[in-house]
Amino acid sequence: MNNLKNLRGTVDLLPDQLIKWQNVEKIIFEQLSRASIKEIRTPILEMTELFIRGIGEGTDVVSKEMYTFLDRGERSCTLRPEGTASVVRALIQNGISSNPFQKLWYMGPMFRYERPQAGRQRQFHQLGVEFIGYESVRSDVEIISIAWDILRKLGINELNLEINTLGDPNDRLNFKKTFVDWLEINKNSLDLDSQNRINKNPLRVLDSKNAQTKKVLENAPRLFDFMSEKSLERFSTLKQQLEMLEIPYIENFNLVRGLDYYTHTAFEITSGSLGSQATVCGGGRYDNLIKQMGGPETPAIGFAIGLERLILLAGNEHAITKKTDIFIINKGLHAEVLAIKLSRKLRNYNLLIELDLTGGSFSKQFKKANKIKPRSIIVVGDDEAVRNEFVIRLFDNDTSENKEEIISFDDDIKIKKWLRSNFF
RNA sequence: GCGGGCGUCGCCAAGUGGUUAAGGCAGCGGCUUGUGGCGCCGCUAUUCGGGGGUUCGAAUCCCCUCGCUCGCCCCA
Repeated sequence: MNNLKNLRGTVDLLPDQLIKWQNVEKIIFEQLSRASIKEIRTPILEMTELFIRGIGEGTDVVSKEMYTFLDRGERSCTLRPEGTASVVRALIQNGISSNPFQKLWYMGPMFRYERPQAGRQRQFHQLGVEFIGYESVRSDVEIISIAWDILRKLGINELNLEINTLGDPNDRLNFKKTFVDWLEINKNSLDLDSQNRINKNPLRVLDSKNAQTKKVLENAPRLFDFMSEKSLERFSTLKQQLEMLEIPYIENFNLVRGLDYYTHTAFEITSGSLGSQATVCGGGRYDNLIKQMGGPETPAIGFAIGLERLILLAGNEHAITKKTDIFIINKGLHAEVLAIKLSRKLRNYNLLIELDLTGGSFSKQFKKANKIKPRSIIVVGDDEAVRNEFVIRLFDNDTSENKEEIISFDDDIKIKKWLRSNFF
């Protein structure tokens, strides 16, 4: 056994699997471009500082899941654990004030150092969408509907949309004080993790999965009760609009989300068929992040979809391979050159051509063709090639009768005619 | 970081202390140098994730270690 292996939590995506990925991506790209959302690409490697400041020091992602190392210049670098911080950095750096309204998407690998399990890897892929500069409720609704529609368009049903509001920073500050006091009083009834979070990141205690803690929390003060009039109104407008669009949602007041930058709307889309890692999409509004990172005050909202989980959910109808149209068998000096010329010519007809490159015997190549089962085959041998001709034969799997024709390489009219009657 | 399950060829596997480690799929070669699907024949693990130990003898027993996998935490 070779001891060179991929790193834990990383996977090789092999050609057969990538067919599904590519088909799914194609549908996603179409949806995005129809919504006038433009692509942005940022480096996967950034200064560590970016994520500490952007995501928040107390978060799980930053405190224990980052791939961080020193480069040769002793700079602390980190493989991006998520996309928003980088996008925001890029926008500020490239002059956001000259273009304050932007709808953007990105897709690519993200890295988090965790124990791998079903639906979780150390290198995984996300599609992210960010609406920059928009603060209206309908930008929330629009972006949620885009996430929802992508999933639906892929044929994924039985999804749950969970929503919550985190209010504005003021609401949260007021709540936090009261909540921390309450947590301190009830500290002994909480699980250990939650106890540790009291000082680090008290809001995260809210979505503890610990049964005991959950029960204790039933009597805790609610963030909702500390919301300003304005925040509450915003949330109810959001719900109202979702209802009018017939996008079903569930209110989940414990939905806090792991990253510090969220304000107001937070949402997740989950699926029951993903096992314990149920979230396929997570997002929310981050009205203060851009300013906090040194840009002008700019409201924004975004989400990210986990591609691996999406692929898990998407049906196998997306995994259908395109069939080879023509397989070109060739042997002999003249034949091999003519075969290459032919494959170049035929690819211009938007056909899927495979040229045999093994140089094996004719019967070998036929056996190979038979395995691939192309719609037809072309045979070029030296006998034909010296006359600048080739044999094209319909590859009928059912009957033993073959429709065969000898065509001259330069006879484009005849080639077109043959292709038209057999392919189009 | 903490639990449970599992590691025999590229894949699926038999073997649970005793001569050369079954079999199937895939792959390669041949029967058949210029013409396909079937069939037949042959080849493909000095070694059972790795290391150490017990034993006359280990894939099989013991110890350690690595990896995979599922779950906890948290997220995509």
